[in-house]
Amino acid sequence: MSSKKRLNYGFSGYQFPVIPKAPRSVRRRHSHNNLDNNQICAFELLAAVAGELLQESESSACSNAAEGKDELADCRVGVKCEQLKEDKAVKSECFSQGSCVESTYIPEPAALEQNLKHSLDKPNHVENNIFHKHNCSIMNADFSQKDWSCAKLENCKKVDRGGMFHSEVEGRSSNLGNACNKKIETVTQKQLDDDRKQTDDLTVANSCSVKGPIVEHVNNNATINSDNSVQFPLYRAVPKPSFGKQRNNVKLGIRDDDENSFRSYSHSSKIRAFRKTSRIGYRRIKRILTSRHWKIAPQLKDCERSCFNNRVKSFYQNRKRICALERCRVEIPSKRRKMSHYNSDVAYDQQASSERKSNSPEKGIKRDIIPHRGSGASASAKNHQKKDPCVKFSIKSFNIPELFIEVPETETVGSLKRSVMEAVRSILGNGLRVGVVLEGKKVRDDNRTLQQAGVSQNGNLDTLGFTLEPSFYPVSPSLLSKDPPASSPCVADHELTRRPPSPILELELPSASSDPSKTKLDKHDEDYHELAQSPTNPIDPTSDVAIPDSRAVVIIPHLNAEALAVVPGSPKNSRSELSQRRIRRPFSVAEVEALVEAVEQLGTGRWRDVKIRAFEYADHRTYVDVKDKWKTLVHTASITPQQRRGEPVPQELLDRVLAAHAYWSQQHGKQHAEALKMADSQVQNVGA
DNA sequence: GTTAGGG
DNA sequence: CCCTAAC
Repeated sequence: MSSKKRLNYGFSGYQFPVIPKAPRSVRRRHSHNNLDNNQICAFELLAAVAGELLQESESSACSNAAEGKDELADCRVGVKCEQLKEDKAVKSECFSQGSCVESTYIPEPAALEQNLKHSLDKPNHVENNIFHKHNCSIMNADFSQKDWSCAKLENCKKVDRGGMFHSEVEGRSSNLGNACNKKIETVTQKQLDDDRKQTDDLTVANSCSVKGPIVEHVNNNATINSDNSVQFPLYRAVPKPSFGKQRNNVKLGIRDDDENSFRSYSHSSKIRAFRKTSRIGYRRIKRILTSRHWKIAPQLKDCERSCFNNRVKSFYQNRKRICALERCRVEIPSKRRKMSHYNSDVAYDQQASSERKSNSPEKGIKRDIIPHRGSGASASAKNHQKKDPCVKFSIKSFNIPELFIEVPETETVGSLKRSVMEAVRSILGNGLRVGVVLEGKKVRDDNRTLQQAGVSQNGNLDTLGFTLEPSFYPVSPSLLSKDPPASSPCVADHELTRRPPSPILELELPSASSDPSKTKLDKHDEDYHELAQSPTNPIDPTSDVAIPDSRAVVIIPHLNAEALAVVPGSPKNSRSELSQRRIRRPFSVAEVEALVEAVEQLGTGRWRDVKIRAFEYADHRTYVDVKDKWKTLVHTASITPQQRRGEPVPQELLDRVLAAHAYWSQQHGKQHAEALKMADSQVQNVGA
């Protein structure tokens, strides 16, 4: 890895590795991902331990908690400011040596000491924030609820050119120490190399000394904490080469809370490769988020969609590149397990086990409170089985959505700080409201009682979640009035329109507090998403190379809010809530045409290729979908028009379907026959 | 991870 | 669109 190049921001001059297209068998093996693995790993690990301790005043925590209370109160929910104590409780602040320069905030020893003392006193809940400055081009910050009202923005100051990580750790399990320790060592080890190389170029301190302190602190955590969860936020600033093409700044970040790590794909030296294979990378991300790392699958909320819009222009004017990205533009995991992480969002206590705060695992319900990225809210609700009809909730924290920040390298650290500050302000300043999600669905009717909504002490507290939303939703007229653009069948265009799956849209989703057009809203969400995905999206104003600088602010639209909201899932509600069936997305004629064309050329049995060819950027189409669609197409073509349903497919296409189907069936038949022949002859040879 | 096929 | 066996 030529970290030197990276550090020099020599995007334009560097020959990025190109991943050649290889036969699938080869491609599969070839994992360019692997190339990044080490680095990514390093980021993960680093992120896992590197964080910034927020200086949280008790009043801050209190006021925040109070806010939550108020919000909830509106929902007629009796809320206890239980979090207060927790918030007040222990916070240990740790700083790496290397991060003590300039932008680093250092707590007063006395305070620190006190915090540590608290930690010891209250082993169940310890929050450790470690601020660690390192030189990767990532800024990661977290603003939990309590951070918001007060000096949260303070954190922004602690950003240097290299970037910032902030992590909030709520200790719980005894494993933390080991796991983290391991990771830290790994990461620091790896990071060290890079860092050292970078040192020359950086005005800010080295991170070489990170290792010791962090490890040490983590160990402390392990010792102290009886309960922990790690929250990795999503704030990143990426230095932008002043002369490089904007488009080369490909940044993708994945937080892997499952392993307390952070993944980043923002290595500039990999940019080309990544872009070339952005699709794959993206898919990988999706996989990561939806499979092994499902725990922290993106929690995209309504609020995240629009948080940034309002301030976009101002950012622009600042000539800063501030991009607000959805943490991940990822399709919502649909599999059961993918939703299981919801379980960890809201902790509740069906057993009414008194004041126990150390959510001990029960019935397989994860007690870990792992706040989700984005503006997701983690809430814990305590359900007391008394006859007291009150439902008690305790919201652990809210996160702000991920921000993507880009600033020219020539910017000063100070301006970067301001940029970050701006970004955060833009999110927080627009007003927020709280959304309630129950059983995976937004509860939009504020007039329903909790009882009516099914929120009761005996019921679905485990499926209750909260989200933060903008207090208003600017509605994009263009979207509302527009039909979803059909996925373009123009295969050829894909080459031209190929771009990283990070559509830039300044669009907002409408939202209604009542529930008049839920269907429509959802549809809209879909459309929105589709727009985002469509390579031929006509709306995308800033998608391509031509106008790189127009991307000063990027807002990545969100996915279906319902699916993304922080929704706790009940293990009991096996399917209904935990894994909502994917929304139906009938294939348009154009899509069918693209499919037919692809199949005509590639044949059946290569659905992955067909998918990529025909639906490169239609993320909602999987190759399984494509295959299934072909299946139904073949069926449709073989039945009478009267029996067909849905949008009529031109007979011409159906004819082609049949023709292609017949042709490829024949081919496969031939293949099979040949295989048999071969086998046969071989058998004969052997026999002879 | 893909493919194929039943549900 | 889901699920899953088989590869």
